[in-house]
Amino acid sequence: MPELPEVETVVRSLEPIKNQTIIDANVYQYQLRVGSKIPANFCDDIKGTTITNIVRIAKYIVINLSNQKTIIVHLGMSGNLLLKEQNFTPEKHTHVLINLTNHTLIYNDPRRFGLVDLIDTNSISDYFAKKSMGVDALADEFCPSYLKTKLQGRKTPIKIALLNQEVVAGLGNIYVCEALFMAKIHPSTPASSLKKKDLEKLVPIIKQVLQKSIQAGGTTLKDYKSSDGTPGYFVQELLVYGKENLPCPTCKHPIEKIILGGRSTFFCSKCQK
DNA sequence: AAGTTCACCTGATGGC
DNA sequence: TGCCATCAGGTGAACT
Repeated sequence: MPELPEVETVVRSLEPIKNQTIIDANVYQYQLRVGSKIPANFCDDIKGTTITNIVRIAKYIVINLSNQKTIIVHLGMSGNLLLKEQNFTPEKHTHVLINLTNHTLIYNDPRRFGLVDLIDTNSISDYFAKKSMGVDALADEFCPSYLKTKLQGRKTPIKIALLNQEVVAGLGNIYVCEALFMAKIHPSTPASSLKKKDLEKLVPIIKQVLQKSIQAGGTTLKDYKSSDGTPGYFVQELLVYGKENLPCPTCKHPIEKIILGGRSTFFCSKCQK
């Protein structure tokens, strides 16, 4: 579900719970993503603490607590963090419920591809270093020369390389399709064969499409919503994602769909060479 | 070892 | 109405 713009939107929408105290918490389903369980002491360890800050790291939501612990949330494909009225009754896929001073924060995730973790705040950098993620797609360090280096020697299609979080962090299927279309780059192009000129075009376009989506509150295809329940309106601005057989917005040639790395890939074979 | 494929899980949708 | 196949904003393990 959520790529960088959706996660960023959620983080911003959680502003109201900053400085609120955690009254208590409940976990209804410890087993989420394979190989990742919510720590058994999660509820005990966060009870009575105050939320000091909430930030986004790549597609992760990072919630700092006053006791030097930090909650990590990844939304997977179908996860939501939602702010509800107090005494909210958990729903079928509510896995975590946190009662705060003035709200109840819940984590819903039907497919359970997401992740909720609790770590020591001073180990955050280690935690993410282990994932060997690339720089954030919106960071200044994400520049054409950085991308050039990262694509060095990669014969895999550029579409797949950009989905790889070790190359650049934050992109997902929607925005890679959109950015490659806007940059007129064929998704199957071997990553290392892109020229300096291509990358100088592509990088700003990636940032631009992400920023524009954040302004629209992200893209809601199905499950995604902000923590106040509102959907993302960038879906209305999508140019190629999900547009198979519809006319290309530039040349009217039908948009095609191919599978790359097991993911649907939408593009215009006339515009993207 | 880079490049693929597949599994994880639930729900929605469409064809028959 | 029901049953089956297919597909979905992600990730990482297990293949070649």
